[in-house]
Amino acid sequence: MKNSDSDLISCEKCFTGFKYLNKEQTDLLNYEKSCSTYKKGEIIYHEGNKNANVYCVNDGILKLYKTGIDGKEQIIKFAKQGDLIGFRSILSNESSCTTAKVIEEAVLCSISSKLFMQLIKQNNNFAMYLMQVSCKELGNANKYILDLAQKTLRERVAEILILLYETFDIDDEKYIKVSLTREEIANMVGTATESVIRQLSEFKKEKIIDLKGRKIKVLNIEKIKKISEVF
Amino acid sequence: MKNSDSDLISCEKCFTGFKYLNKEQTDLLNYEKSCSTYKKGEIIYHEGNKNANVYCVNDGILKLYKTGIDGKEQIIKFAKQGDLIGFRSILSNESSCTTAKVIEEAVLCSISSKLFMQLIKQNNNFAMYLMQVSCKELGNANKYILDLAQKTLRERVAEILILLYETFDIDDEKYIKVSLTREEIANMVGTATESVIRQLSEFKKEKIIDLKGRKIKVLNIEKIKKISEVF
DNA sequence: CGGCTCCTTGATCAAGGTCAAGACATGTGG
DNA sequence: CCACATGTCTTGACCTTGATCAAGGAGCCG
Repeated sequence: MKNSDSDLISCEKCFTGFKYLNKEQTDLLNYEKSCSTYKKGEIIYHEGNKNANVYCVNDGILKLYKTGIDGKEQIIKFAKQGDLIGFRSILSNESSCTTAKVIEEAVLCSISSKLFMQLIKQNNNFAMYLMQVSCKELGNANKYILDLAQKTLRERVAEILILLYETFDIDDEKYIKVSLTREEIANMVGTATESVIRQLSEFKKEKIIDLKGRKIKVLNIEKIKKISEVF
Repeated sequence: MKNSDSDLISCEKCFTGFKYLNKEQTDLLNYEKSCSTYKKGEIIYHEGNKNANVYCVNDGILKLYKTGIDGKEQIIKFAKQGDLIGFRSILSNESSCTTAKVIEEAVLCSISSKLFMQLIKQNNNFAMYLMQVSCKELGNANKYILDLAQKTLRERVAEILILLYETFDIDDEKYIKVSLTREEIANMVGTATESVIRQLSEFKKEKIIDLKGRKIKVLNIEKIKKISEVF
């Protein structure tokens, strides 16, 4: 973690919800927050710990995961520019239910839970927006429960490809701009690494995707959507 | 659905969060809400529809589920006295992500989304409490994602037995006070009906539980916890 | 070059899903 | 009161999906 000059980074890019803050609150936020760069592999907070801060993501990519059997990670979601992380446990007054780890060098601004709570209590629109964010996440989680319980491996891999495609940009050659190990993909799908590899190879054989090392190019998004939408 | 006299039912029992309302707000709520009795099998709201109301549960039991492949239900949670249902979609401004169905004759009070939102905007403590409720639910959902992805059938059935044991009271003979079909249990665990039956029989053989028709008695809660806690 | 880590493929196996049949309970109409 | 229908529960047999194990390949770095 490298400290940089807080004043240089504006948090408007970090978390969309900050647009609801008034001038005075924005100034306070910019004065109090502290922004830093985090290297790949750094852990921002640990599952089971009480969070002292929330973090908004100015740049980079993080994975939020829970640790299960034999340390196997279950990735719950990714965070990228515009996302706020670490707020769930503060709002519910519990310890954190996930670990946040950097997978692509990230610039994060940390905001103390005290200031965060103060802003919520002062500003109703900000609070309402946060409510919306957490309820949307709850909806996504419920959807994922159904998927895990009822969909086949093939359908779930397709689902995750769509998620990646819609979450991350594509580069000049149309490859999805995120570099995940096969194991990480397996930890999203909820399966074994080998199974993901086999399924990706199959999709490649079917000309639905193209693979170049870790980079994935979606060739036929319609077909992938059809595979994943079995209900 | 049978209308009853609204004034006779106080919503303090229905949803714990209403204790944060002041006198004036409580009066308004009692004046505007409408309470009714719903028979087993009645549907309160449907997945995919926009909710016009939230409901607090004064009595009875409901299941909230998503519908998947071939109409197979995935039960997301139960609602009983003290729970508020239908608020997620209103707060996130989406359509409902679950269907709510009565499984034991229920008394519900319906509150218009307009009034509900008004109370939230007026009353910060009430809003904060709701935020807490939705963030706790998000934590539970994340936990269930891990369970589904990594635990075996045996572990998940044990998990659900604990949930039932802790959610519902027990009767004089110590049987859990809820009557679920084997299919409904399977729809919580995320498996086939036959698999749940086999696992329950096995637990019975191991003297961990006792079965009398649909009624389940927990004989050894410690052992069940041990089975479910593999991490 | 040797030693990493990650990726890929093949072979094998077991967990649990599916199908089929019968048991049991409950309700209905004759 | 019986005959029948309906719905749920249970068990056995079988089969598929995907997990596990093992081995080799590719890429990268000190």
